Formats: sequence, structure tokens, C-alpha cells
Amino acid sequence: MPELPEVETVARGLQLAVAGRRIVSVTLRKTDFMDDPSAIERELPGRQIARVDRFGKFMLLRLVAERAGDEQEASSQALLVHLGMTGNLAPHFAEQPLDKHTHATFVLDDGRELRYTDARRFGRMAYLAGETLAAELLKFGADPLEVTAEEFSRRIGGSRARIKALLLDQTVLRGVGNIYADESLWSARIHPAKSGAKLKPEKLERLRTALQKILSKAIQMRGSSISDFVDAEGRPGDYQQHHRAYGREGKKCFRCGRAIKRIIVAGRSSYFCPGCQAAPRDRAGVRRKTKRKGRGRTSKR
DNA sequence: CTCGATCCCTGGACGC
DNA sequence: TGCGTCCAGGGATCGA
Repeated sequence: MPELPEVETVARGLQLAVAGRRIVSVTLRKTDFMDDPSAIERELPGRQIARVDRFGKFMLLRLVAERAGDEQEASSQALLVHLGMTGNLAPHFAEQPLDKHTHATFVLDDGRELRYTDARRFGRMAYLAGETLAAELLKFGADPLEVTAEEFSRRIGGSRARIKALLLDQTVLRGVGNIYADESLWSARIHPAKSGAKLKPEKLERLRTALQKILSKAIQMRGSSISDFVDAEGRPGDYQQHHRAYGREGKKCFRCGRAIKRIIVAGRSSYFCPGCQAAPRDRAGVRRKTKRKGRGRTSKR
């Protein structure tokens, strides 16, 4: 589950490994997670990967045309890549066999191949340029590592939605996912079902600093590998060893010793300590997980 | 505005 | 061994 720290880790690895390389050719396989596959096939060959940035949970491969003076130099162009749950983007030697779920191969000018693999195809890939790119990026909220106290307070404290839903909402903050939401709430001693608007200023600030500290530490440790996350060099992260709440149902809270509980908030498993993270008095947001029935897909449309 | 439900997708865990 | 079922989860979408 690549979230901000994992995506940052992959982006940094790619920046070192492929920035400056030119894309020679593109081969696509399954394309149902791509915005416009033909645009990727058409626009990428001949372009150079100028640099690799992270934007929320996205990676942006910034592209430039080969020849300076080309009219397209004027507008920005990028390949936007979201890793979803199981996505991976990494350079390979051409002779390495293809992974079963390789959906895109970008042959580079040094003979290596940048390959995108994604078993579940929850990821996203899009070639965007100019105004379209700018408009896409504008949809997302503040970067949690950069967000000021004032902006955090406005975005989180200004909504009555549950704090867990707010942290996961990419239009509020970009880059936080389930793991780091739970870890920061545990750290700040806030129950996931608490309303954002009901958080006192000092709680809000405790949450912001906890979130930033946790994300920074996780980046230092190259992310959390809880399913099969590996970075651009194929190396897993180490931050999962530092999880205090996420995935620890039934285990003792590192602060108070009570058993960590798991509930569903905002449709996601939410791990918290019932001793340290007091349930909101009023609301009924603490509902037990409801059993889901009727898994059947009908027809596809 | 905020909510839950449903769908997308596959692999892994588990029960039988 | 193998089949059925459940679950994981980011995000889009829809109706309440």
C-alpha cells in the first residue's frame, strides 16, 4: 500500500536511476487503468525524463522534448503514475524476464527498461500536459509535510466529518493513507471517529506534528512493507517495525497496555487504542464492522 | 455536506 | 489438491 513515504521512496530511487534518460519506445499490455493509453504510446517515445517528483501518492515523471526549441518545451508534460495497492515502477535490464503483471514497458536509451507492474490494477497512469496537468494537480489538497498550522486547522478543523475520513481524503491532504492515518491518530491520542471540527486547537496541532514526524521517519526508513511493497531497487522498507496501531489488533498498546481494537471508519479498517484514544461521546460513528453480503458482480458496464 | 454501499482487481489466508 | 469464501484497500460514483 504505497502511501506518501513509499511513493517518496520510489520517486527518489527513480530520480537517481532514470532521470536524464530518454524513452525510446513504449509497449503497453493491459490498459484499463490508464486514462488514455494511446496518448502514452504517442507522446512518450523520444521524450526525456527530466526528473521524477512525488505529488501526494502520485509520481510525476516530468518529460521534456528531445530537441531544445521544440514548441512543446513551452508547456509542461508529465507521466502521472499512481501505484494503487500493488503497483511498482522500476528499471530492469532488458534480459530480465517480465513479471506476470507487467502492463507497461518503457525502453530507455541506455538499453534498460522502466517497467510498471500492478497485479490488482488499482493504480493509474496518464500522460498529461499543460493546462490539463495543472488542472489535475489542483484537485488535491495540501502536502502533509508542508502544511502550516493555519492551513491544517482550516482544512481539518473546518469539517464535521470524522477525522479518519478527513485524513484519507486526498482533496484535504494529499498522500496520507490508512497506515499513516492510524499511526498519527494513535500518536496524537485521537479516536478515528472523532469529528474534525470538535478537535481543540492543541489537539489539531498535536496531530499535525505527529503526522509530519511519522511521515518523515517513515521516509527515512524507506516506507512500510506490509504486503509486498518494494522500492525502485527492489528493496522493502522498514517502517512496519515501528507501527504502533496499524495491523496490531489484539496486541498491547505500547503506551497503556490495553488491547488495540479494530473498527471500520470511513469504510476502512481503523486500528486504535481504546485506552488512549477516547471515543467521541455523542456520535454513533463507532459502529461495529458490518457484515457484507452479496459479493456477486452482476454485469459489467 | 456527509454518509454508506458498491464496484474495480487479484492474491493470500482459511475452512472444508 | 482444490474449490469457495472472505479480506485487503485507494478511489470513483451513486443514492440517501
